[in-house]
Amino acid sequence: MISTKGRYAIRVMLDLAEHDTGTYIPLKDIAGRQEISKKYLEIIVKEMVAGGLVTGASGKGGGYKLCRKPGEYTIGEILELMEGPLNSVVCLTDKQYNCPRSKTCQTLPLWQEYDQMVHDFFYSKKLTDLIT
Amino acid sequence: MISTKGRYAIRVMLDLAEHDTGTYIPLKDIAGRQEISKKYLEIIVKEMVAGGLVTGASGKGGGYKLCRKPGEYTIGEILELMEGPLNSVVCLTDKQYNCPRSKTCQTLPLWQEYDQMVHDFFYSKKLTDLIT
DNA sequence: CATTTGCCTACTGTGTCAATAGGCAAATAA
DNA sequence: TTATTTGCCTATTGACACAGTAGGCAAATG
Repeated sequence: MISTKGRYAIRVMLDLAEHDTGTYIPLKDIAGRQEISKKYLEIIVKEMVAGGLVTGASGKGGGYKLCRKPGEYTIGEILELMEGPLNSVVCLTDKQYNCPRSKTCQTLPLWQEYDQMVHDFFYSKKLTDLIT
Repeated sequence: MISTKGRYAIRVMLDLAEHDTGTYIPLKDIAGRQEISKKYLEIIVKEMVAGGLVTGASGKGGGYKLCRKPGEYTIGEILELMEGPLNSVVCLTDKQYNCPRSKTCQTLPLWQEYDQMVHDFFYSKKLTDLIT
């Protein structure tokens, strides 16, 4: 299940893309338009800044804006930043796990094929693809 | 993330398919081969019985066996029984949710397309496809 | 009748999700 | 300079799911 973090992050990105004026956009405005608690969005946007998706500026006239052009973001990178690795099973997420059954596991190839499909899907979608 | 319930269920099904002797197979044997706690497997197999995947028999000579031929099971139905609906977002799982934004939501089509892909993937895989 | 095997209820520790709350720091407009 | 706007920081919370563990009862067979 994709959590609110990932879903809200995409909506914030879309909001920023559609209301781009060259200046910073206050989080209050985004929260209002998207009908999401501003306080909760703060947590999410903080991670987006840390991940290099957006930049923030404090003080009057401050807010957030995209770092790149909307077409240069993939949905995959946004989701992966917010949700962690897009893997279906622990065996493939945690390299340290080193499952002793991996050599003979009959189900591992299934998860690998699935993960590959999911990865390809989300990384082939650009942010601009969602703007109608 | 697919939880252990779903993953273990598939492994139990595979184990039953590969060790089919026409008789019931004790859970102890499955737990031993799969290296999974028998106590935990009890919980999982109970749900599999309730869902019509396998049948159980008590007493000496008892155990579990498949209800149908291995080729008549899809991975999708096993996963959906154990994990619940294979949906990416709450908006699509919970009909009662009835999101007020659904009409104009820019991200909903993405989740719908994704869910369709995931559904098709898992329901096109049969249990026998995992047996090499 | 003893052993095997499934079936039932209950409990538990750990972690994540989805927020909320309150205050501090920075930057600008008046 | 000062008031206002806005982002940034730490802490806390309630609900819930995950991944089991524990103990005992019931049924069936050799």
